[in-house]
Amino acid sequence: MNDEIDPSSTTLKDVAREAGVSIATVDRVLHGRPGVRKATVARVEETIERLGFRPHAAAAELARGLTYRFCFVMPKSTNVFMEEIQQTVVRERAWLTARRTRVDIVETDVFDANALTQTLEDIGPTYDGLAVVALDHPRVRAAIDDLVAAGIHVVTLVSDVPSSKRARYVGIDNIAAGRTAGSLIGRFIGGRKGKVAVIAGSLALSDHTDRFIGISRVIASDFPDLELMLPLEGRDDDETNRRLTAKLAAEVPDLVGLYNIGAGTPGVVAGLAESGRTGEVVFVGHDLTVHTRRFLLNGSMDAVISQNPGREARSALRVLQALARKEPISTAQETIGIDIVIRENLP
Amino acid sequence: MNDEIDPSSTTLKDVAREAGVSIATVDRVLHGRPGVRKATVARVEETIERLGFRPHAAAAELARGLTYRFCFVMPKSTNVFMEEIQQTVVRERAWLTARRTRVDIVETDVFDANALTQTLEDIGPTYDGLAVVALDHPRVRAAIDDLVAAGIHVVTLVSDVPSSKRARYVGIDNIAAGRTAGSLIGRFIGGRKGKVAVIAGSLALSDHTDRFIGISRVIASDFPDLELMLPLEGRDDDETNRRLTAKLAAEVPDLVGLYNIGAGTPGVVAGLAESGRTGEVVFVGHDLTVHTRRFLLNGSMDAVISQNPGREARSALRVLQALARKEPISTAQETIGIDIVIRENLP
DNA sequence: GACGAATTGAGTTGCGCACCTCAGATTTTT
DNA sequence: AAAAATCTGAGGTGCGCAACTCAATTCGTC
Repeated sequence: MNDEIDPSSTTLKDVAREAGVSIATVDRVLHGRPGVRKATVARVEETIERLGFRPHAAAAELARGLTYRFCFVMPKSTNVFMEEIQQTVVRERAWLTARRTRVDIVETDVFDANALTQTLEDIGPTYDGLAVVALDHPRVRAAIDDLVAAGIHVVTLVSDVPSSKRARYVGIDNIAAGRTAGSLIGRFIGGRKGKVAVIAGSLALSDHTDRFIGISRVIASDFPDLELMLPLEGRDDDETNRRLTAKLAAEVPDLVGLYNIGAGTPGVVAGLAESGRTGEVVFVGHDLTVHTRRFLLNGSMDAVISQNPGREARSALRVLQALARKEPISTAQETIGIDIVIRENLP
Repeated sequence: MNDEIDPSSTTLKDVAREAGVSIATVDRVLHGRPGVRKATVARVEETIERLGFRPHAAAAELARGLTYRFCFVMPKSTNVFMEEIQQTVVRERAWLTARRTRVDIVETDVFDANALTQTLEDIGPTYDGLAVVALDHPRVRAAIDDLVAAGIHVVTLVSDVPSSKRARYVGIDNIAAGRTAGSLIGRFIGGRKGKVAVIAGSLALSDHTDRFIGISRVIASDFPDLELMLPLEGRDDDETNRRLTAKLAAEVPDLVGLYNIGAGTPGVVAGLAESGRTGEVVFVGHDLTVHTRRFLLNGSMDAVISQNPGREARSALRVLQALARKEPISTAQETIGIDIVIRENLP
């Protein structure tokens, strides 16, 4: 297509010639190997700078002949969100394979600290890097720290273990997510007085408690006319959520807002529909799925707070690769945002 | 770190041996070169499939020795949003250079069809691919189509030329963006009756007209209590916007919502503040900048509709690279979303 | 079964770099 | 001044593939 000019095609040889040294010396400088006088190092570095030389990434990789092995440790459950992450990884496999990077997916019971710890200890050392949907538990933290100490790169995914030595957390700030949901509910209610209910999966999960903390704070500070009820636990289960919601809608006449912190949104929608209060009660939930997309379109939901699973998966992969190759990580690019989705900006 | 097992390290040689043919034949099959019997092609392909062989990307690139040259054609103006795009490109340069990809940025008057056409004709043919912030004009379209016909990959950025043969549009759906803004304004107003005003930069820009179409439609269909006023044109200028807004706020007592379609949001905020109606009038604008971020935090704005400039720049780069290398493009990854930003989910 | 055409094998070269060896040059120390 | 330590040059090898040549083999056709 265009091969007359070779952009920045300065090679090692060029640098060596320009600096008046041999290729071997440039190589020594480039890799910080010993045996070069300071003055020479400076001269070579100046030449590299002046020529704008960058080692040809493809050539370097080829010569190094390294291969990478990563693993995603994920929950067994059939959760749409987690499935999307896995599918993204699977879809990226061909591309990754061509770059001599292998990615496995291991499913385990991430809610069982012992099981998760065991998994990490068993399989961790066979990889260069791990992405873990982690439970915040002392034993899990210890397992992560051990892996990091052994030189294995670990990133937490979706759910963080903040006190651990993991290189990074790829996921959203759940307190902020809760605040966002609360603020939207408050504003959509538009001055009416009444109660706001919250349905959580389980308050043993830190992301769920974080979200509850978020909505509590924002309602308390910004919406004095609203009263936040104590959270109900529905185990992310459709049927349980349906029952809880129907009961709630029937027993609390001044219910004006509803926040489903976890999964099982179809159940909540069904419960609201039973009570005939769909649309009257402002309802915000999490995660964009085929269901929530439909609920937004037909008016059963007012907004969805979402984190893009595909983006998280790719971000985790990029971070793991960058860590393994000792390349810098672009914080801006790897920060996962809290998406607000309403009917009008559905992707 | 981990070099005992080589994930998917099947090479051309392995495939040749397994299929009982020579490396040359595998190479012929792999690149669709003629001179191989159908039966042999099938056998080789089967073997490739069975072994999960993927050509080592780094080796292939090295052997091919290709280099790529791309160019971003962008407006001259000192617009924060456009600047961010440019900065992202600049930041990615080191990485790109290591992959023998050179990216230039050319500034031109993209609002002048002749100037833009001239630029495209002049510099276009020296590149493998272009990302253009395009004006939708017949001459521009013709210039783009000519480039595409000459085998140069073209993507439109931020602003599209839908009827052209450009490979892709990297940016948001502006009608949907307008709908989103309108819907948020309507919901935040919360049942009050009144007027909603719109300030545009110039209705000669298709993205601005598109956004106006969007808000018009959603107000008409979803918020019968609101009356949308005719749009004012403020040329994206702070001072003009300030004057327009102050006049508006003074003359329209039942103003309940305000939508700034383009830039110059600080001016609008100043105008609202002068009239003492900040907070009372729901105000939504575009693009997250240092200014709009501050306005969200101090309550001068209720929401910002935003497209992430860094993400757009990287997406354009990825698309151009994929096109040049004839790799598939992941539509899901390259779709730019309409971000809703409120105080609570500020990144 | 002979002929030209189609198919296949064997081999070479080079991409740019990482990593290595070893001899020779230079500097520092004794 | 000699010995030791430190630096530097020249060169080689191989990573896996693309692209090519040329000869050898097989095929289809009459």
